[in-house]
Amino acid sequence: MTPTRPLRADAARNRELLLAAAADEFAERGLDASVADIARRAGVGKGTVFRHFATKDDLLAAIVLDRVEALNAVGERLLDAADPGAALLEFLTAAAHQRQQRDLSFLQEAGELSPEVTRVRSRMFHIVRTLVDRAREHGAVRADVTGADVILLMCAPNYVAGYVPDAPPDLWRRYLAIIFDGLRPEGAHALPHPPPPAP
Amino acid sequence: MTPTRPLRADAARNRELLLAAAADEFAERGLDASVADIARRAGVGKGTVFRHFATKDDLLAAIVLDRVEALNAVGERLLDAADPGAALLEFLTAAAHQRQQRDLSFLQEAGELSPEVTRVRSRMFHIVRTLVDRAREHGAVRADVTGADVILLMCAPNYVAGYVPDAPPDLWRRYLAIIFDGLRPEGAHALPHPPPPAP
Amino acid sequence: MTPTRPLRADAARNRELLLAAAADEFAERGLDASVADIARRAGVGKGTVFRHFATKDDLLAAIVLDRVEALNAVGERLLDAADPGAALLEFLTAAAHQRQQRDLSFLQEAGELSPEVTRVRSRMFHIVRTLVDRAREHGAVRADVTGADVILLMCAPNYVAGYVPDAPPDLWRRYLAIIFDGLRPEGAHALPHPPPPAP
Amino acid sequence: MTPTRPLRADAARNRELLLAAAADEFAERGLDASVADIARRAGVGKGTVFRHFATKDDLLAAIVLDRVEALNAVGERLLDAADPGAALLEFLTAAAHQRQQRDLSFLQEAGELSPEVTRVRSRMFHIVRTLVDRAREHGAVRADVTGADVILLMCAPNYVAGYVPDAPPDLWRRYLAIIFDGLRPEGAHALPHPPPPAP
DNA sequence: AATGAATGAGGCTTCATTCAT
DNA sequence: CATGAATGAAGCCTCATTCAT
Repeated sequence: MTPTRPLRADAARNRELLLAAAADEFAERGLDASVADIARRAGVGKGTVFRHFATKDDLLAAIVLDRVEALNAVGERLLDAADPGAALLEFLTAAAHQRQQRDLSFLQEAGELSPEVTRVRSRMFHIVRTLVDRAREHGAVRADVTGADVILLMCAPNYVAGYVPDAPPDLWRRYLAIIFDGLRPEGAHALPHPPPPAP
Repeated sequence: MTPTRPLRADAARNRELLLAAAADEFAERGLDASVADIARRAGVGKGTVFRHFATKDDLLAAIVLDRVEALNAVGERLLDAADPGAALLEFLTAAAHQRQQRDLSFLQEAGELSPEVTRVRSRMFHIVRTLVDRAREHGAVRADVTGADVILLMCAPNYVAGYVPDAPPDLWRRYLAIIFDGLRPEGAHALPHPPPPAP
Repeated sequence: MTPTRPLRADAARNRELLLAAAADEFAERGLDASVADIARRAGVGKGTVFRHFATKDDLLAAIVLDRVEALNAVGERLLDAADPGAALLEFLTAAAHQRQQRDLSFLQEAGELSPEVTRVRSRMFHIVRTLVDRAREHGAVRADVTGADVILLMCAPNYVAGYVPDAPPDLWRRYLAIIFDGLRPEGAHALPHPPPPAP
Repeated sequence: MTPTRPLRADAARNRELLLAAAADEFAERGLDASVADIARRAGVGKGTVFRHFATKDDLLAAIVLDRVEALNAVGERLLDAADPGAALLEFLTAAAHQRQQRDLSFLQEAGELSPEVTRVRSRMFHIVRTLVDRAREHGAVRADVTGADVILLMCAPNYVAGYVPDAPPDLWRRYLAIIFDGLRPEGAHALPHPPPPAP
């Protein structure tokens, strides 16, 4: 957006170190990991964190932005896949694969983060809706399920697996499979509540 | 349980006010809602919180204990229901009905809380396993799903619904229905990951 | 002073219980023993403490008053003893025998406590001065030592013994003996500093 | 000792300011002077205290360490003095000169503070015992007095002088002289209680 | 008169953020 | 630019004191 001149090489490197360290720290300690710990993990001074990200929330926003953009890249590629059902499952798998569990608050705290995040998030929502619509048309997803439903359910596999103390890293695949089976037309029972509006 | 004499009328009332206020506050703000806010919401002084619950963690433990015990009462009643599939669904409905959104970490952080919590939680796990086993025997639940799976999935409907900004209070029913459909034998696809050990 | 009607029998009993419990608690825990602990030790409710003593400081003052009055009774009896040197030593022994160590702040925080305490304390100072004067006249105490000196040195034996972790209860006698030897005329060296004014 | 790089100039200055302010505050208010007051007295923010000393106790330990080490330096120098009696008196004078009145609990609460404090304190005890032994051999100190006795009596002059409201700063010299006279062989009376064990 | 529940000021400590070096 | 020292708001908890029961 702002035409920022490219960062000096070492500064760019520090930025990446910080994003990685912060992502790890948030994943391990939850959203209130301390900036000091993040700085230490990145091997830089505390002040450097604030040179790159004016605020702890900005740092979080940057992480979320990265993640959502990466996910969108996957999604774009799947938009015109031959098998829409498989495409949706692949997208959800990719999403869960960025297993950032609890700190993946990129759905919830909407609007709190940066405008950029809001933008890419909207894009992601649009992608999911499209993938779901196509899958539904192909009979791969039950008729009464909407894109909004899938957006909401998207994080559940990680959330669920997060409760297991020393979970194997791929446990979420099990719960994604169960939930995805719940989205299929076979054996579907009528849903007792109307869907929420599109986010 | 402990032979404490019954609380004075006003003290008992404050205790309930506090439990309710704390549950609300935890639900809204997450686990690090401040004791001051809880006290304010309950309309009592900060010190009163500590008279009733020596520690913030004790307060959390008391909430969890209440909830789990209430849930266990429901579960006990359902253990020998005529229709085991319906019984399991009813139990999960009751569990979600205590709409303790995402922060109700009564499954996680096991052992951190009081021994009583550990006890009632174990009891709850046992109940769920029994309900699942009976439902599976009746063909109401797919063969490859375990009690541990259901225990983990139990909170997902609330978690998922919690992401909707001003969600209708019963939205969770929709996601419970979808997830429960995923647990049924009809249209089940093989699961890509083995189940976790029983908690 | 105030013509307080005599306390009811049980109230009087509680008052004594409280004074004893408080003295013990102060002796063990220092000046910031908690009122709650004192009440518990006395076997009464916390409110009862404040019915008898409007303030924690008032409670302390009452203890000090008791102690100083008891000490004064001893002192009065010794004022015209046949052997003034022995009389002074006996007084100091009695004083140290009320070994309340650190909490015996009846010298220091003067004026903070009640007017009654100030009064009996003055009386005590007068007694000590008299005992010292007589002892000096008899050659039992060196010429350059004043009553004020002895008043100040009076608490030192307990203070000193208080540093020994599990001191035998009479250890202070050893240090009183050493200090008293320092007050004797034999082997006295000139003092490098003038005495302080009488308190 | 620990190979910490030297502090930045301003940080080092603040550290000294804090040590001085804390020593003063502890001396005036006793051991529970508040960290906030210490910070205010040092002219720094509350947080700065904790940057330098992780804990209030660490701050206390640092003060004690400084004092005891300084004292040990004096003591070492006196260990082989020509006149052992004068050497002991000089050591006690130096000790009292660090007029850290009654609250300087550097003798008491042993082991609570850091291992370093324990170490230098042990060293100090050893020094005192050596000085006393040599003085006793030279006939400068009575036969029945031990090093442990002197260690205990060491703080008494300050303690005693501390009771005088606006004491002249050197008043402790008077009481050190009196107590030291009590340690001399001339005019010594038999002690009524055995000495405590060496600390 | 006794009890113990309620209160809120104040204590220690953490941490995001600012700023001098 | 990077560093880490300084800051102060906020959090949890304790405790003297007041007050309803």
